[in-house]
Parts: sequence; C-alpha cells; structure tokens
Amino acid sequence: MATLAGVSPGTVSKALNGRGTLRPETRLRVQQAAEQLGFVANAAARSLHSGRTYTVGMITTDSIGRFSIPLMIGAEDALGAGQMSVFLCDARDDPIRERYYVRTLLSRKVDGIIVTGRRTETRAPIGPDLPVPAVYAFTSSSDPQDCSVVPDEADGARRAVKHLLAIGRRRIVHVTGPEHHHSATVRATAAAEALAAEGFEPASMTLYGEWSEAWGRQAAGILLSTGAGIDAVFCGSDQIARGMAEGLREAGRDIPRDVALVGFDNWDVMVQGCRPALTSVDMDLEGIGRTAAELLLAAVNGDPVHGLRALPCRLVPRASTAVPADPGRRT
Amino acid sequence: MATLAGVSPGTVSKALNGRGTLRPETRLRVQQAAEQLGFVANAAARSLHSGRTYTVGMITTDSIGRFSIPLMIGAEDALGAGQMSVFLCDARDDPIRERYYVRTLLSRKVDGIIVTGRRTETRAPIGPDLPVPAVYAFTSSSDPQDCSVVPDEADGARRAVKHLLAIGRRRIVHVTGPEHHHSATVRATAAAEALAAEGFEPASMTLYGEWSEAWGRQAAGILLSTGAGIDAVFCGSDQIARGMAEGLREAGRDIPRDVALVGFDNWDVMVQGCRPALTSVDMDLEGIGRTAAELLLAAVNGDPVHGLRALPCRLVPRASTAVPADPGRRT
DNA sequence: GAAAGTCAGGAAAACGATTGCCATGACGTT
DNA sequence: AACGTCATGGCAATCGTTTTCCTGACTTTC
Repeated sequence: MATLAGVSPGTVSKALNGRGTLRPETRLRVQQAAEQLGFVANAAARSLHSGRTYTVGMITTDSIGRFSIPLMIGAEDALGAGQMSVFLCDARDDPIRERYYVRTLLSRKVDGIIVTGRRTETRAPIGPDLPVPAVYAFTSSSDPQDCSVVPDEADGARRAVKHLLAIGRRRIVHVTGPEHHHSATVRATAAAEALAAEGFEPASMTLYGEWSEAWGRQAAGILLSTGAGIDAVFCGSDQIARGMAEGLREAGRDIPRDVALVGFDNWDVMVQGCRPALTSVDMDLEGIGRTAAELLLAAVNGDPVHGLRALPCRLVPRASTAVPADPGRRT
Repeated sequence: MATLAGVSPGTVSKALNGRGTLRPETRLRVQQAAEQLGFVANAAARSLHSGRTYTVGMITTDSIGRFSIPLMIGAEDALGAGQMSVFLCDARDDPIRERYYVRTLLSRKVDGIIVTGRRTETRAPIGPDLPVPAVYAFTSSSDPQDCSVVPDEADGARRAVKHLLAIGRRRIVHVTGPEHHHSATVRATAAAEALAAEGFEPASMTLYGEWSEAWGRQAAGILLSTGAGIDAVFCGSDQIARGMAEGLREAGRDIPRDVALVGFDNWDVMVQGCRPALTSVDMDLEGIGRTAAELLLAAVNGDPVHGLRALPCRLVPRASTAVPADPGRRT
C-alpha cells in the first residue's frame, strides 16, 4: 500500500485519517491508491494502538427469541449508526456458557456488553469487577448499581385497563400466564390497582394459566360458565388473547360489542391473525434495545448511568376494542 | 502480568499456550498468576501476529426475522463450538448498507462471511474478489462458483403431497403465496409434479394469494364454493394453513376427517395454535445454518466447496393429517 | 545573500502477543 | 578439570497502524 502511493506507512495513515499536514495532492494520491487496492485499515492493529475496538458484545441469556430480536435490532441500530460492530452470543440460559462468552468478549476487548433475555425478571450480574461497562436490556441486574433498561409492564397494564374503562367497560377480567412468572404477577397487580384507582372492582379473580392460545380458549370457557357477565378481558399475552377471542366467538359472543379484548406484546402475527384484529400493549422492545445501546455508549465514553430505567409502554388500539359499549363515553 | 509471575512476556505466552520448553513449576506459576489477575490474551494483538481472527461476519440481507434467526442459531452453534465469534450485521435489504458492512467486516479481518436472508431466492454476490470465503445460507448467490446452502423446497412439497397420498387423499389442492414469489412457484410446481408422478391430477388449479391467515380463510371459502369435493389441502405456509383450518372448520368441515391439511415452515406458534395441530414441512433452518458454518470453516481451512447445496426437508405429522380417510391405507 | 520560518513527509517508538534464536547455568562425561 | 550437552527462559523481531518528533527543502525577509 505504502509503496504503491510512494509514501511511508505513516503518511498513509495521515492521508486516510485526515491527520497531519499533507499536500492535498499527496492525500489524494494515497486515497486513490487505497481505493484501487481496496485497502482498509486493519482494525486489530488500530485497536491495539488506540485501546478501543469499537465493538460491543451482546449476550442473550436465552435462545434468541421473539423478545430478544427486536432488542437486538434496536441496539444494533443505535450502535451501527456509530460505526460499532456487535458480537452476538447466545448463552442459552447456561451460566457456564455465559461465563465462557464473557471471557471471550473480554479477550476481544469489547468496549462494552449488552445483556438481554427473554424474561423481564431480575438476574444475577454477568460478572463482578468487569473491566468494561455492561447494560442489561429487558432483563435487569440484581445489583442496583448496574444499569438496566426494562419495559414498564405495570404501565402497560394500566394503559390497557384505562383504555377499557375509557370505552365504557366496567366488568373487566384479567387472564394471564403462570402465577410464578414475574411478568404475569406484575401485570396482574398493576391491572387490579388501576381498576381500584378508578373505583372499580375486577369482575372476577385474575385467571392464571399458561402463555398459550389453548389456555386462552380454556379461560374463555371458564368465564362463560361462571356467568360473570364480563364485558372486557385484558389478557397477559397476545396468544392468550387470541385463544380467548376464538373461545368467545365460538360461544356466540361478539368482539368487541359483547366483550372487548386487549392483549399484550403487540406481536404482529397474533394481533393480525386474531379476529377481530387485536388491541394490544406494545413494550417497544426496539426502543429498549436502542436506549440500552445509547446508555452503553455513554458509559463507554465516561458517563455511566446507574440503576433501573423503566420505559413506558404504548397501547395500540385495533378492532377488538373499537366499539364503545356506552355511546356516551367514546374514546 | 509478566512481572507478577516474575518472568518475561515471552515466557508468559509459552506458559499459557503450552509452547516452548518450560519447567512445569514455572508454567504453573504463570497460570496461577493469570488466573489471579483474570488475564486473557488480547485477541487483537494475537490476531495481528497470526493473521487469523477466529471471527466470522454474518450478514442478513433482510431485517432479522423468523427465518434468519434459526439460521443464526445453527451457525453460531457450529462456530461457537470451534471458539469463533460472530459479528452480526443487519443490512435491511439496502445494498449501500450491505457494502458498508462488508467493508467493515473486511477491515475487522473476519475469517469468513455468512450471508443469510428471508427469501430463498437467488441474489447478487456480496462482492467480487473477496479476500475471505463467503457462504450463502437460505438465499443463494447468483454466481454458481459461490457456495450456497438452501432448503430443498421442492423436496418439502413432494413430501407433503406423498404424505397426503399415503393417508389416502386423492383430491388435493395447493394454496400458497403470491405467484411472483420464488418459494410459492417452486413449491407449487413440485407439488403438481409429485401428484402427476403418482398418476393423479390436482383437484383444482393452485390458488395463489398472500402469505397470510386472511388469505387462507378466503381460499377456504373459494374452495368450498366451487364444490370441488376436496379431501386435502397443502398450504404454502403455516399461516395460510391456519386460516384455511379456521375457514373449513367454520363451514362445518372436520379436519382431518373431511379435509386433511399440511402447512409449510413448521412454525411452532402456528402449528400449535392451529386446531387441530398442524402437520407441516420443516426446512430445518438450524441445519442449514450449521451446514453453512461448517462449509465456511472448511473454506477458511483451505477446503472450499463450490456450488449450491440443497438440504432435504422433513415432514412433521400432527393431528391435521392423523386420520386416514381410507382405513386400508394407513400411514 | 544569509538567517529565519514553513511545510511536507520520513523515521521510529509504541500497542500486546508470539516465536525463533540465543545465552546462561547446571549437569554429565572423559 | 575441561569440555559438551541439555534444560530453561530471556531477547528481540514481527504483525499493521498511529503518532510524535524531526529533518530537509523551500520560501520569505531584511
């Protein structure tokens, strides 16, 4: 490279990076030679000198899934714009594998690490005394000094309930996943509190089950048989909501006229496949990924942020809540 | 590091890498010091000397989606076992962005590049005269000299048809996505040929539409209204099949007794959410990703493989084809 | 016409690990 | 006792780039 342009390596560096004082002519000659050879500076050599690699590691604790992907897209978005590359590591919920990946990432001298997962639950930090900053996205670290970015699931549940109240529904039930699941209890509690705050009681106890369509259908049967006179169901996931929609429809209930329905996750195939199209709570996973990446960059640049940051959810209204029961209280 | 163990840097290297002739005692001392300091060799410095980075780039031409992820998991699996790390790049179908990513990957001196996408269609090579090997997974390169690993979609379609014939169905229809979509036509053609090969005619023309549940429901209506006396439907995707199942069920048809149903993709949420559970064709995306990674490693190690490699599909039977119409010809 | 000042670009050290070669010292052998 | 041999581990070059310092040539000015 240096020989083709007839200059020294040092001059090549200056020419391509816009440093030093060079004749415009020389600079151009070097640039053209680089172009011709398809020359790109060796990142390893560069980082050896600068101490920065412009690289971050991304560890998913769980097999890359529906939640992790939008997070990654968001993060890659925020980082890619800043010329950084992402090392993808799938730790598969295996602590050994995770430690191994952390080691690898550290040996590659990543500038920082983003930790994501499938659950919003708190998890143990990826390691004590890391030489680089780490940010937890979607999951949060059990160390309050760590930086975590999570969805405000309680906020999402409140939005769902308020939306149902706003369209005039009063007899609202919450059907969700297993009681031992963090998200299920957080959402259920927030939903109950939101109802209570407006002076209403839940139409029945929260129904805990699984995160599946089958449970949604089953729960529909339970609700119909108890004759509770439900006029709205807030489901803990879009899959449950979809099963619920099927169960209610097959029992002759009209959605949203007889029963309004709100899901959670705003998962495209579910909300679109549902009949009618499903109103749902969106956790803005891309936004969480983006925010996490931005906070990581800030930490890398010397402005670390500590503690938990909960991002608000967004309610996406669709046909399943489109007709107000009480014409006097339109949305 | 060297000072803690009281030896020279060269000796540290020898001790940790098992090279040179050292006293076992010295080796141990160095290893313990490394352990104590959490010392891991700087990968950049190492690769500078060795010329290898033990890193591969992975470019998805399309936003990371349902197809790309299993591919990545498979690839990461095959590579991770060999101590390699993966750079994830999402080119979002933007050629400019893609070229930029290729440049970045080359500057990072990746040992090789895997190119994946959402469609099985042929695409232009990521670049001429790459200094490192590239393997195309799921998509294929238009240059026949390039190495591509794709699912054998025709094989999948044949398996679906043969399965339906094996359970005694004779009046089979194919309902699939848009006619301009490569996968749709390949699968449709193969299905028709498989039928013809066994001496049967399709019960009606292939119905082209969209890759959606709504189209599946609509197609069910079309089939029922034409009164074609269908006894099986092979759908080009699980989403179409699920819509079809709903449409048929609501018209009073029993699946699989009246009409057997086969989908394509074996997408868990769809095949499980479908009632009854959907028999589907699995393209073994993880296997494709794994194979691609293995071929890439082979190329990196000097054994390049050229040309297209099509991996067979797998039929996963479930309830939607569980009851043979003709007791005499059980599966 | 000579001293001072400018400017372009080369020389070399540094980054951190690897590795071939060499120096040192402890033995054994004659 | 002198020499040879082997084990051990240090030295220094190397990888490719950046960056600091410095030199040499040219211009300017009195």
